[in-house]
Amino acid sequence: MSDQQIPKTFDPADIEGRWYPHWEEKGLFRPERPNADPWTLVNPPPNVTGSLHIGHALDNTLQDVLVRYERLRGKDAKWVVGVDHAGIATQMVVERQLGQKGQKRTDFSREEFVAKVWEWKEESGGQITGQLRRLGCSMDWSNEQFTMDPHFVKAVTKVFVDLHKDGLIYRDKRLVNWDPGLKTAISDLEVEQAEIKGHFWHFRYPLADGATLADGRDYIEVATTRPETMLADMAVAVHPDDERYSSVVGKMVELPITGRRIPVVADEHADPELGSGAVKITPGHDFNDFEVGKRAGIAPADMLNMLDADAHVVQTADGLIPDEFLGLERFSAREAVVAKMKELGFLIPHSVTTKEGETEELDAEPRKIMTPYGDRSNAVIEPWLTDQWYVDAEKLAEAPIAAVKNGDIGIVPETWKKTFFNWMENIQPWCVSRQLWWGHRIPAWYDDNGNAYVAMTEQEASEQAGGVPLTRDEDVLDTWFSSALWPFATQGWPDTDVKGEGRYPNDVLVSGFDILFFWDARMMMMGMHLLGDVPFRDLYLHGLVRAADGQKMSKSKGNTVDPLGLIDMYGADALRFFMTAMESQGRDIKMDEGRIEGYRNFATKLWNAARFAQGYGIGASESVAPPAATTAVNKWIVGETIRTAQALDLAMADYRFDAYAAAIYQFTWNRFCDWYLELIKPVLQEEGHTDAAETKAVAGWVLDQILVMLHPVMPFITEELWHKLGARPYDLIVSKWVSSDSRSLDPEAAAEVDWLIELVTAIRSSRSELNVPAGARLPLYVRDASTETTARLDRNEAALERLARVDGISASPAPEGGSAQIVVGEATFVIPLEGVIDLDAERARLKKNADAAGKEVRALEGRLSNENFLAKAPEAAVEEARQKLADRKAEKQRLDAALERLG
RNA sequence: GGGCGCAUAGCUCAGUGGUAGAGCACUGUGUUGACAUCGCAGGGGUCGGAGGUUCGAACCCUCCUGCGCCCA
Repeated sequence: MSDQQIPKTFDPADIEGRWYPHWEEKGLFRPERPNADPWTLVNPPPNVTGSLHIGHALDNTLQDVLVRYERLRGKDAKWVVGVDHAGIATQMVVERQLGQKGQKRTDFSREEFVAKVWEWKEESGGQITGQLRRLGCSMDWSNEQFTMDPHFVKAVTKVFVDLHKDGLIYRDKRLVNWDPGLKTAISDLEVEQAEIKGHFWHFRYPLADGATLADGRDYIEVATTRPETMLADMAVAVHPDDERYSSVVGKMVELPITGRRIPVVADEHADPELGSGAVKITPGHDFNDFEVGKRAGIAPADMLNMLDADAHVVQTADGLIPDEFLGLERFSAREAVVAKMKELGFLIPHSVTTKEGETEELDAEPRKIMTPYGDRSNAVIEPWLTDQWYVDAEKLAEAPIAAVKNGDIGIVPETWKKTFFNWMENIQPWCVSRQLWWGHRIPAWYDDNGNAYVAMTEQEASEQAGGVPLTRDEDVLDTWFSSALWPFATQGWPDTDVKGEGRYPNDVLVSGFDILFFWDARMMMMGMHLLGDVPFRDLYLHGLVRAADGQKMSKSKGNTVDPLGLIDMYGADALRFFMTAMESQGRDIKMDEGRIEGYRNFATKLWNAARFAQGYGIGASESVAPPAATTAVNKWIVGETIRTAQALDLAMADYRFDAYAAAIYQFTWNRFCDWYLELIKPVLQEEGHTDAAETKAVAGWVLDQILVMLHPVMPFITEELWHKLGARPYDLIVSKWVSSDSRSLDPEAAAEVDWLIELVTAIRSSRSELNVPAGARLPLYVRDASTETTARLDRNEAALERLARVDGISASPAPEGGSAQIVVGEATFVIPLEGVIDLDAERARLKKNADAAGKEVRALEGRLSNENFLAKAPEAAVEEARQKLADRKAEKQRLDAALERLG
C-alpha cells in the first residue's frame, strides 16, 4: 500500500475499508511501548443493545482525537473499550423477542431466561463495536470488556461485599420509585418528571368524636391529585401555626369509604397558603408523606400499603378497604374513589364560570401536575414501600466533592462544577436493587427469619449463618453499579495493581453531560473509596448533537440523523472533522450538513495538494526535524508549520477541539495550499532551479507534518497519503508528532513573505476592481522603494509575476497616462493602464482606500490625544497605537498623492 | 420557585479589555494542467435591549427581553 501514484479522485470509502483492518490487525491501536509514559482513557461503554447514534459519533470522535494525539506524542496510549450489559434495556429486548413468539419471561426458569439473553448477546449484541470501527476509533479491542465478564462479576461482588462490610451498603425499608411497567425499583435518576394536565379533587374528611374547627365546621377539607391513595391515608396534616386547625390537632378524622380513624397531626409540611391548608397523608405512597409519617411516629414497617407490584389495589394491613375496590388498576381505582366520594356527599365540587357567564360545577379543579415517569418504560412511577439495598451515597460523595473542590479532578468546562456540587451535596441514598433477572445478582443470602448474610460465595454466607439453610436474594444490581467500576475493573482490578501500572487514575474522561450523575459521579465515588484516588484527572463534558432546527433528536420525533449514512455520503474523516470543529467546550452542536460537506471538500483539497506535490517529485520526508532552509519562502513555511503545531498543542492542553480543527484547517488550506504551493511553483517548474532540492525537501517535510497534525482528526486520508507519498519505516498512526522547536522560526523571512502576500493581494484586488481582464499580464513600476523592498522584489520576482500576473518589474518612472497605483508599505506600485483603465473607477478605488485609512487615523488620533489614555493605558498599548497611527498616516498620504497624480 | 446556559454577518458558529472573524450562502470573475468538491476578488454586522465600571467594553457588573436545559 505504499509509494504509488495518487489517484485523481479521492474515494473515502475505499480508503476507510482498507486502513482500519490494517491498523487493527497489526495491533497499532496499542503498540508495544514498554518505556513510554502510560496514558489512559476509558470509553463510556455503550449498551449491548445499542447502535451508533450521532451522540456516540461525537463522544467517540473527541476521544479518538485525544488518543491519536497522545499516541503520536509517544505515550503508551490505552483506550479501554467495551460494552455494558444494560440490565433493563437488554431484558426488555429479549422479552420483546419472546413476546413475538407468544412467550413471556416467566414461562422460563431464571437460568433458562438468562441463557437466552446470553444467546441474544452472542448473536446480535454489540453491533455498535463494528460501527465504532467505521468511525475510525482506535480503541484497544484486544482488551475488549463486557460488564458481565467473569472478572467483572468478581469485582462487582467484591465491591458489594466490601461496601457492606464498611457499612456503606445496607438494606432498608423505604419508599422506592417503583416502575409498575417493568416491575422493578429504579433510582431517582431514572425517573423523569413531566408536566401533564391533571385534576385537583377537594374532599371533606369528617372529624370524629364531635370535634369541630374554630369556625364550627365538623370536617376538614383536603385536596389531592391522587384521590385513590386515600384508601391508605394514615393522617391529616396541618401547619402547627395554623390557628384554623389548632383545635383539632391530636383529634381524629374518620375517613370516608374505609372508616379508618386517623389523627390530625401538626407538621410544617402543610402549607397554610395552599388550598385549605390541610393535607391528607399517605406515608406508604408519597415521598413527602413518608417523611411526615415518620415524624408523626409511624414506623415504615407499619405504613399501610394498598398497591401490588402491578399497581392494582390490594387490601391494607388493617383490612378496611371495601371489596369493591380490591383488584382495581390504580387509575380505575381513582375514578371509583371519586365516584364513591361524590355519592357519599364528601366531594366538594369546583365551580367555574362559563363563557356565557353561567356557573358550572365540576368534580375537580383542572390543574397541571408534575408526574414521574420511568425513563425506560415510560410508565407512571409509583412510590412504593419495599425492602431494597441502598448505597450510602452521601458518605461516598464526600471525597469526590473534595477532589473537585481542590482540583484533583478538573471539570471542563468549569461551569458544570456548580451542577455537580448541587447534586452531590443533596444526594439521596442510591437504591441499587433491581427486580430483574439479567444483571449482577446481589450476593446476599437470607435465612428463614429474613436475616441477610452478604458474602463472596454461598459457602461463606452459610458459614456466617452457622449452617442454616439459606436462599439467595432474587434481585440484581443497578447496571450503573457495575459501570461505576469501569475505570479499574476493566483493567484487571482487584487482581491487577492498576495504580502501580500507572493506569489509574485515568488521564481524562470524556462524556456527555447527561450522564454526569449516572456515571461520572458514581465512578468518582467508587474509585475514590475503593482505590483511594480519583478515577480520572480531568472530566471533559460535551453537549448534545441537535437537529438542524435546534430540536433534540429523538426516534419518536423522527428527526434523528444516522452517522453511518453521513459516513457513506461524506466519509468518516469529514464527519469527524465536523464533530471536532464544532466542539467548543460543551456547547450543544446543531447538525449542519453543509459543514460536513465543507470538510469533505477540505479533504479533497489536501488530496489534490498531495497529488500536485507528488507530480513534482515531492515525497516522504527523511527527517522528523525540519530540513535546512535558505530561501525566505521555505524558512517562512517551516516557521508557520511550527507555529501551527504549537497552536495545536495549546488547543489540546485546553481541550479546545474547535481551535485544533480551525488551526490545522487554516494552515493547510490558507497557508500551505493557497500560498506556499503557489509561491514555489516557479522553482518547481523551472528546469534545474538552484532552490529545487531544498524546496522539495521542505515541501515534503511540511506535507508530512500536515499529515501528522491532521491525523488525529482525519485518520484515514492522512494514513493513505502518508503511504502514497513514499516508503515509510512506520505507519502514520504510530509516527512522531511535529518537533516544534522555536529556533526554526525566522522573523525576517516571515516579514518578507508577509510583505509579498500583501503586495500580491493588493495588486490582485486593484486589478479586479478595475476590471482588468484576468489573463492580462501587465508591467509593474515601483516608486519610493527602500533598498530592502528593492531586494525583496528582486528575490521574489518570479513568484510576483506569476501570482499577480505581472510582466516585468521596473524601478524607472512609469509612463505618463492612466494607471493603477498600489500602496504597500513605503512604496507605491504603478501599473500603467493607458486605454484600459476606467479613471473614475480607479479614483473611486483609491478614495475608498484613502477614506478607510483616514478613518483609522482619526480614531487613533482621538485616542492618542486623550490624556487619560496616555496616563492610564499600559505603555505597550500606547506605543502600539502610535506605531499604527504613523503607518496609517503614511499610507493615507501616499494614497492621497496617488489620487493627486491621477488628476 | 431555585440553578445553569445561550442571544455576534442571510445560516451555523469562533472571539474574556485595545475598536469584529471563520465555514457555508451571496455577487463579480476565471488566467500557465494539483484541485470547478476549485482559484481570484467583493458585498454584508450600531455584537438582543438599557444602564454602569473603565482611558477604552462583543468581552467585566446590574437590570430587562427572548430562547433552551437541569432541579424542586
